[in-house]
Amino acid sequence: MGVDEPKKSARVTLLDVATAARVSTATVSRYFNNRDALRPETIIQVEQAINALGYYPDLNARALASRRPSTLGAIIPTTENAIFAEGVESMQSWLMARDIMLMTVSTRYQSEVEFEQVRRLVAHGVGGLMLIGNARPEETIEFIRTHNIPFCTAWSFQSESDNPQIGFNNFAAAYKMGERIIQAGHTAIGVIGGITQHNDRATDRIRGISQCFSDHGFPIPEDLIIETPYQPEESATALDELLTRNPDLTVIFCGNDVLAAGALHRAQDRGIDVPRQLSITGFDDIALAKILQPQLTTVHLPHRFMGEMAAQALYDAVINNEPVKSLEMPFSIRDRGTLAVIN
Amino acid sequence: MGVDEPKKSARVTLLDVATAARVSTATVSRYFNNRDALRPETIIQVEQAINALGYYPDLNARALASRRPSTLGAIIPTTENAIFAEGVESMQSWLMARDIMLMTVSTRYQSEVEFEQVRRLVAHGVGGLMLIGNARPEETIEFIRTHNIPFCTAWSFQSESDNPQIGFNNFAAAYKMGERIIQAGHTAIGVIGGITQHNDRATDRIRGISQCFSDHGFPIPEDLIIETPYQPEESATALDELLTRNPDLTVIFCGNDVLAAGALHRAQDRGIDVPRQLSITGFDDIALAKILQPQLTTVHLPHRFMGEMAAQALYDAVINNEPVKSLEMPFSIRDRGTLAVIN
DNA sequence: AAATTGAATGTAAGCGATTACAAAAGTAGA
DNA sequence: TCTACTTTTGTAATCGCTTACATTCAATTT
Repeated sequence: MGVDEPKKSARVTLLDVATAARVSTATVSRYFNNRDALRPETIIQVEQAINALGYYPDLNARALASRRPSTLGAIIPTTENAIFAEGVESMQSWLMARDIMLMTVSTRYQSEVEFEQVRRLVAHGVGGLMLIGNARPEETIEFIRTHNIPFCTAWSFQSESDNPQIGFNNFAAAYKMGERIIQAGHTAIGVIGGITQHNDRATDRIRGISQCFSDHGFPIPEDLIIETPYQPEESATALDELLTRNPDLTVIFCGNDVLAAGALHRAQDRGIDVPRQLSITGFDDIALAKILQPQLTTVHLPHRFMGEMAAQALYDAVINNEPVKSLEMPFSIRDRGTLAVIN
Repeated sequence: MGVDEPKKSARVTLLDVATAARVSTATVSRYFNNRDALRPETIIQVEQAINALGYYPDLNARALASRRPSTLGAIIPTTENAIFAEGVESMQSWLMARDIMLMTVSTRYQSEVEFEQVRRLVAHGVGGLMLIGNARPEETIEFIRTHNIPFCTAWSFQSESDNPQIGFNNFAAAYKMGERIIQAGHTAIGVIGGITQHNDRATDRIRGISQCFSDHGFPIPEDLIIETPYQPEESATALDELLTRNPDLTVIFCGNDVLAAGALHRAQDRGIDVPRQLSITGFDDIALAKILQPQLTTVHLPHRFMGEMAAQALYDAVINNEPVKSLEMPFSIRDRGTLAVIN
């Protein structure tokens, strides 16, 4: 064996490239960060060395030296719900194309762990942070602000919040769905919503539908509004409960599609014809909504697009030092098969 | 204003802590990595300084200096399918507890981008890598091996592969489902599978069911096996096609639950009673399977557990320098409402 | 031809940690 | 009290990169 064989798997460094290309490390660095400053011949030399050695930069070292982060963080409630999974997936691919990596963690709806996750992500050097919704202890945002980390909240847009937000107005969307329901002739409504504690989206949706029905002269009795975890089984149980409390309900407004699916499933199990005997509406328009039979009437939201916008906002903030600008996303009602017109 | 106020938001560093605690940086570093080597009083001093300054370590700098990675990477086909989303979510939380961050990216089933993503993750310094399945160009694994990065593949376990694998035997699972179907009295079967190109799981599932039916004397005609993307609409179309080719089919084996949902939906749309007139089986047992009406008979797989095992295997490999050991996971059939017994 | 200028490159000091190795401080034993 | 260890702490090099500043060199200007 030769004496000076390269070490087993020692990383190829900038210095190795520089040596091979007979230039300084600064020059190689410029090749990546400021190519215009280099003579064409130099560029070629460096390029050859890079290819010959199979070099690729150590992005963490780069971030350390340049004080420019190479990662962003996102904290979502769960990947189980496709809306967030898809959202971060599009963030991720948008960012990837720009050479930054997204670190995603989920709280599993345990809001008390969010702060800890923020700390961790910050320790891991994320240059920006996306959180879901605006409901959280002040200290969290304070911490982020103190550390001067650009952030935005998403999937919620509340005029009363002063967070930078890339989201939609859950209240208004629910209100709008309420109008549809009323237009269709319903007045006896039951509501199955998500747990509102620490969840502004769940809260706003319930507020929206309630307000709407009040405004139209059909205030919803408190006991016809049930909060449950976002699980189909829970929703099924809630439906039973609702129907016990008032067997004459003609429509169930659900806080999201998963709840709607659970309610639909239970209704069908009980031999209730949906929508003929009972209408059910969803929220989010996840893929599931079109798989159900009948297909779900629900609120459509541009989840992927929202993810992209959030990525972009954060990117601009981190890389171009712009302030994060809020963005209100549109929503629309998808009229499908679970809301019947009655009279 | 004071003269030497701390800079606006300059990071609090080890040195700051050391200065405040009147010790050297080495000592503070030991506080984190080798606390036993410190006198109790020293520990207290350092602790106080840390709390006073709100210090937390820069994990990237640590990884750089210690040559010990603080991140792992996972590349999955898509987060849209809950099986992967849940899998990486459990990986992530398992690792988080051990101070390692998981970087997840998805290929969106464009297998040709996987290699590029591997490069990127490696550049970002991941200490280990999880990939889905074994079907990929050799150069990918070669690249990973060259760079001496521990890795494993998951969601697939093939005795013929020499990758470290944390997965299950798709062939055997499909075969087993085939036996169930035959036991139930079916012989006229149609198959809707995923695209097999670059997908060993889709391939093995189709091979499994085919082999099973051959072994039992009912070889499946080629034209009754259709490959489609994992989309409900595609599957719906495939069902139509299958029924055109042979109106007497009594059962449809689907390559996953999403395909099964699409087929079920279409069957119901056509007024076919499932399972009375047509049985349908799924694969994966995602949450959807229990929401459908009737509930799906499918192959149950421990996705979350598998994710955890993968995380653990990688962790041991990266941190404890052990080789990654393969692990074959169990599967089972969940008999629910879409497979009827006929005679 | 000397002086001026601008472009291309190099030198070396960081970025925020870890960790050999060296030095200092305790602890015992004689 | 002195020596010989054992603990505890400090010094400084290092990880792989970026970048301010210095230097070199060639093209212009005078």
